[in-house]
Amino acid sequence: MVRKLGQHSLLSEEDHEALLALPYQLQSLDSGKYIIREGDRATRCCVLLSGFAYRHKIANDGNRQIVSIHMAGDLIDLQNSILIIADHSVQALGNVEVAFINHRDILALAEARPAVARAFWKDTLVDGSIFREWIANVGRRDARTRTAYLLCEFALRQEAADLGERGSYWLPMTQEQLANALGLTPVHVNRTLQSIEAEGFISRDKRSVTIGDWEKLRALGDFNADYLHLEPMDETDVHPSRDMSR
Amino acid sequence: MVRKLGQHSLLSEEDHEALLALPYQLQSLDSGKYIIREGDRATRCCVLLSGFAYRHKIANDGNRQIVSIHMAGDLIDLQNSILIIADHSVQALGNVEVAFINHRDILALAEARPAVARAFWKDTLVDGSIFREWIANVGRRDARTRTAYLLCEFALRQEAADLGERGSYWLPMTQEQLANALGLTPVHVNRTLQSIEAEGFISRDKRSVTIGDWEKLRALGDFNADYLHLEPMDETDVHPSRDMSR
DNA sequence: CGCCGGTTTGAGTCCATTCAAGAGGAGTGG
DNA sequence: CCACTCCTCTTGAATGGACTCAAACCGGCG
Repeated sequence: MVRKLGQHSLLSEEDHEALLALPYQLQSLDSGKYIIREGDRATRCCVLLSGFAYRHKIANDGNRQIVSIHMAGDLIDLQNSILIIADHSVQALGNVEVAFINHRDILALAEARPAVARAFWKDTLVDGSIFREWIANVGRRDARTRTAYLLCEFALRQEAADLGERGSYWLPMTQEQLANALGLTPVHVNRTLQSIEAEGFISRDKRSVTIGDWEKLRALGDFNADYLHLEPMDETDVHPSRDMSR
Repeated sequence: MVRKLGQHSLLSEEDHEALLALPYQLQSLDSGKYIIREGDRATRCCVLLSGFAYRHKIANDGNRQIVSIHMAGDLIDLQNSILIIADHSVQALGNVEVAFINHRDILALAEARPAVARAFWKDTLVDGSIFREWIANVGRRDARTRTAYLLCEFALRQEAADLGERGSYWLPMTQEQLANALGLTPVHVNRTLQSIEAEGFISRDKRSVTIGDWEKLRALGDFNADYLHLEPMDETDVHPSRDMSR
């Protein structure tokens, strides 16, 4: 289970074991439960073992903005291991199993093992890359494109996390949550989904989405997968200390 | 000059010197010059010594979205030290002096000195926090609020970087660039600025902005500075190895 | 002086929002 | 098994905020 983490944060030699040896604490949470709350002084971070979760911020008019979505295997909340005060909340999306790990253990491990530190760092960098993409998505695309984009991202990330295939998957969120992620209103998300469906890009059954033609949806969503940095097994990455020579 | 970097990435004991000893390569660039271009395989990252720069992405309809703005002392492009392929471009905003540092030197230093690695990591985390805030800004606020927000962020960051005081500063961007950062059109940015000025929140003279009442502007912009994580000298951070006990 | 990039203004349009109400499903309790 | 509630999804109509297109203005600079 926790080896998801090891796999995910790219193959650092055999400090794999050191990662697995981290003391953790299992917990299952019901849908909607908070994992971290904005303003908290978090003392631990967590790995999603199963289910989904999302991070969000609340504007003072009460509007939410979801800033990222996470799926099994993701390491959330690494930021709080250094930043101390949570600047956003993390909430379970459906029922969820998480492993909590203490910050000091994370930091100690990072200090002892540069390759692990680097893996954490990379994870944070990829996170950042996704954030940037979301800024562009929310800031510069119209509702259809934006929505199609999110559908693509979801498809690919689920595939990458071995949770299904890109052609057809289960979208674990309500339309209201989608709206909060896309910077739209629930009503408009509904209409947008319908219009995307009506034109044959996808078909829906309850919350499951089937993509008719990946390439067409990709084009509609102006989607380019580069930002996900999904090929971590790049040869230059396998031996972090050796690749210095490159 | 490069000691800005040392100062910025929080006080790591005397591997300060190691940072200063990094081999670098100075360069001055004219306004609009690219520092990194999307799709490049970057082999170095850079420190902004003077001036401003911004990172942006281009949607396929040609629209730009600026995803962050950087000022003197900022370490940009740390991401490319690990992610290899740039997922966005960085461009000079006005004339700029930069110091380029080779990735492998950065990585080698990070490997040798955990405290430095941690500082880099923290820098990346703060970056991420700002990205999240921008997602919320662009996704959930109307034009006035959004604009006021950016004005606040700029004020505070310039102050924090010792480039001026929050009450009055020089905004180095055109309204078109502002629009690209805010997810609006230039025309609308213009009108929005005028309306904010007309109601006395700020006054403008060319591109310099003077804030009438900080607290009012802060409220208008729904601004909360926490996400900038500006107090890096937190006691738990000074001695990274010792704070394990906390 | 005349060009040029940036800012300003106006008018009309459209995309997304708001408000409001109805339909469908899942779960609960009688 | 049905009635009832709650939540999510769906639909309609009206409003409005931001966009588009276009032209004028302004200051700096060659």
